[in-house]
Amino acid sequence: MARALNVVSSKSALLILREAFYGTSRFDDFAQRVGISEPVAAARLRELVADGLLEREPYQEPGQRTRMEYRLTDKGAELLPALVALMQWGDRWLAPDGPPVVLRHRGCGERVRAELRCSAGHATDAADLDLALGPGARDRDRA
Amino acid sequence: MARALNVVSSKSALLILREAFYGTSRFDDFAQRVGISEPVAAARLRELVADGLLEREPYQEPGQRTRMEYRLTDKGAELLPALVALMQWGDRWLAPDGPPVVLRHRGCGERVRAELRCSAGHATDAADLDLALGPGARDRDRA
DNA sequence: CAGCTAGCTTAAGATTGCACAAGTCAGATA
DNA sequence: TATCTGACTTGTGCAATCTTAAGCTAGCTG
Repeated sequence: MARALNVVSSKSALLILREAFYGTSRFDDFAQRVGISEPVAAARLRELVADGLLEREPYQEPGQRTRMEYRLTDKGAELLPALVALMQWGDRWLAPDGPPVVLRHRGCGERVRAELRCSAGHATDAADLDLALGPGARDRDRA
Repeated sequence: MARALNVVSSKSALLILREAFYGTSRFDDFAQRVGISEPVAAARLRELVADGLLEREPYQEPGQRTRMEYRLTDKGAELLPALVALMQWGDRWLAPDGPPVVLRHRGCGERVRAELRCSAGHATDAADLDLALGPGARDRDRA
């Protein structure tokens, strides 16, 4: 997780990813919707592309000059559960007026939530969790 | 979500919460295991207590002097899905040796994962999501 | 009562992140 | 040819975050 945080360390990186999920793909839109200055948007987008979370591709609409488009890669798209979990927590504890954005399952129309579940399908919370060291544990973790 | 990020904005705040989930409760342990200096540990712990994610309580073991204990509140504990989702992503994309820590469901012993699911129980991914504005949306969101 | 330990605080300096203002450059439009 | 726009870069300066080093206090131990 420490490594994950090195990639998405700064607040603006996560906000940019959120916008990417919302469908934003152009430079100026990122800067404006996230509410950050252009230099910061440029720097974050460059980092996210370098880390493989976004792809930068030129595209062209008919009669328009070539533009740049930022699209989520698979690696970026798999952060969605983490972002949804964060939003959900923010909605629960920090949004007195209710959630600003609601996610629904296309087709069935029900609300979508992030949740913990074991492979057997049991919903799980903090009290039901056991921790064990995995194969990637370093020696200092074994204390 | 922006508000959520204001609370857990800094990397060290999330790392401290992770340690709290792992069971750490004492000042020096936080500083050492998170790998941050004491002044930063003090500052972050103070902020997390002020934001209501941790509780600071004196406790006493027999024959010992009074110590301070930091425990997760409900508000803090509900960040668990977000942290698990982040860990999972880090394990998947950034941990060549496999996950350093594995979560299992107490009792059934199966691996625990964070996932998106709609109220009807359907597993969901980015392609199946619809976004809608909720009651807390501000005017600028309605563009 | 001297020393040790847990849990801090203070001080000084480096690094990072950000905003604001301005400039650059390429290609479509007039 | 002159202008406009999208997508940036450069320069400046402030504020937050971090590290290192040192000190401080309450209460247990020798």
